[in-house]
Amino acid sequence: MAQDPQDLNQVLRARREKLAAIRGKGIQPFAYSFDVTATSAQSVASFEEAEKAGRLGADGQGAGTALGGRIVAWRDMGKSVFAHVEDRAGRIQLYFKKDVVGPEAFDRLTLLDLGDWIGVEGTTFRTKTGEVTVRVTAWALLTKSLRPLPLGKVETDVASGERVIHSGFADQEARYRQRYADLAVHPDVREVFRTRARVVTELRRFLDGEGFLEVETPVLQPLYGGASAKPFVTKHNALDQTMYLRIADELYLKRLIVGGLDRVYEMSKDFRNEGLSPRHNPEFTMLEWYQAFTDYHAQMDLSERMLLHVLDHVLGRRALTCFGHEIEFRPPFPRVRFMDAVSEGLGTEVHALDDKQLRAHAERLRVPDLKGAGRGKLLDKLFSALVEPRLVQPTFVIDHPKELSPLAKEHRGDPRLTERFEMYIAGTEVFNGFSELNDPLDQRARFEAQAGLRAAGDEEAQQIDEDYLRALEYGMPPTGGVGMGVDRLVMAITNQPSIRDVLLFPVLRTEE
RNA sequence: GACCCGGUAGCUCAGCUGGUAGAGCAACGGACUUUUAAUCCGUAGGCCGUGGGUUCGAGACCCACCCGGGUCACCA
Repeated sequence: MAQDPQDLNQVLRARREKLAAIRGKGIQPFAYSFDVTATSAQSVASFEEAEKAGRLGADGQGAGTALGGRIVAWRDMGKSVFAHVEDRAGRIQLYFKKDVVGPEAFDRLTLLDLGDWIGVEGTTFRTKTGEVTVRVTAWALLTKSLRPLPLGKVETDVASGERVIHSGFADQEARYRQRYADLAVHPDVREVFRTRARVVTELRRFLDGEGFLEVETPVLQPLYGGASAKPFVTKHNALDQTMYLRIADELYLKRLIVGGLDRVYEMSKDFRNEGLSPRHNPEFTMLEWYQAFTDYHAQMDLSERMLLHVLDHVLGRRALTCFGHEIEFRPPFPRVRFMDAVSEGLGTEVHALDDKQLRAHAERLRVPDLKGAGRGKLLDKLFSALVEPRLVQPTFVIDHPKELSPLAKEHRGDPRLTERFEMYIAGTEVFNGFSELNDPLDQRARFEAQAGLRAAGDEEAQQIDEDYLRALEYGMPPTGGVGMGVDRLVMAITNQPSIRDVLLFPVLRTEE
């Protein structure tokens, strides 16, 4: 970053010159605090209240207010200035009049720029164009901005009343890298993250209300497991030991069920060393919960209730537009069996096909990357190609093949299947749960089958976790468990097509 | 990892079959005491992603690389 004034472009240089001029007048350009009495929205609301009650002052003045905000628009009229400042509650117009603030304070306005933080005191009134505005009696610079924000001009369309942004900050790379600037100039981006916070709060509130205990399990693990994925590898120096960043919470949470903490959940980051995409960030937020004495049927009901709880409390409605689809959440969501769905997509009964025939179908459908795929992977790929895109309305897919689900309990009615479900919204898997496998001998056999796949070159196959098997030998009660991709749920609720748009700081390659 | 598209002023973008780098906004100077993308007059602002090549001449054409976006693949 260039610090020599000679190297700065004229825009940056002009701001530093103003900074020097401000200091030259004995003004501290980076203030320590400001006593705010109201937000922009509160100031407007209390004016409108007084107006409605006929309590306005002689010349139409509302109550006094003191607020702080960032200057986002500036219209200099000579001996009066109109500006807008933005705070956490919105934006409000300021009116500086030379007669009112006094000549000295008025002339000092020339030292301000878009992006500066200021504090103002004044009284509210309504301009002849109808906008509630602060007539400023005194103002103070709170923070001088030395770098111009990429603010767009905002116009309110007279016909529709909608705000139109005329030029702005459109470079996606710059927006992700400089999220602070993106947030500063895009109120709608701030709103996405407010919504995200409300979703997270409601998820916790729901589970807490159901008697779950929130716990924290290791992120740094000597052995990773609980999902099929490649891990990040690191090293603990003092122990001289390889550690992995967790790819799932599952195996630790189920150890807690063994220990008698029989309703637990954890919401936290998982890490998977895989490619980036609009749906994948190497670190992402997962919510997992486990509830003793329940099976996957109970967990589908719970998942459904949880989703509706979040929608009711965050959006206040059970319908939304997501990626161009109108989605309605009307319980109970349809449940379709995995094998039935694939059979229907394929037009033939899948159970009747051997691996070779399955592969032939997959090749015919040009399903990519088939080499080394066993029966489970073939079925999974066929499902992804044939069924997944069609699952627009919330739908449970249930009873997955055993090969795909090494931690799920065998289906009580069909040994080829497991008691598992995935809930899809807008073609995306959001929930994944099952009746947890609690037979330590069966679990060992499944781990061994995974080890076989691993030896055959499947880098994502799971490893044998002896400590987890020891825990199961002590006895885990029948348990239903679910994992949910929090980022994806937020994507659906906020209608953001890329996971990067719901992560404040998505992973990017290092700058320069 | 593969393919497609892109990188030009602080921001958003234009730049024709190769011929001395442009606009709007922002900035700077000036006018204007109820404006709404305020307006008007004037000024300044560029390693055209990086490195090579072709050419009398490259922002443009060729090669390599860097960075990003999108699509696919893997997963959630």
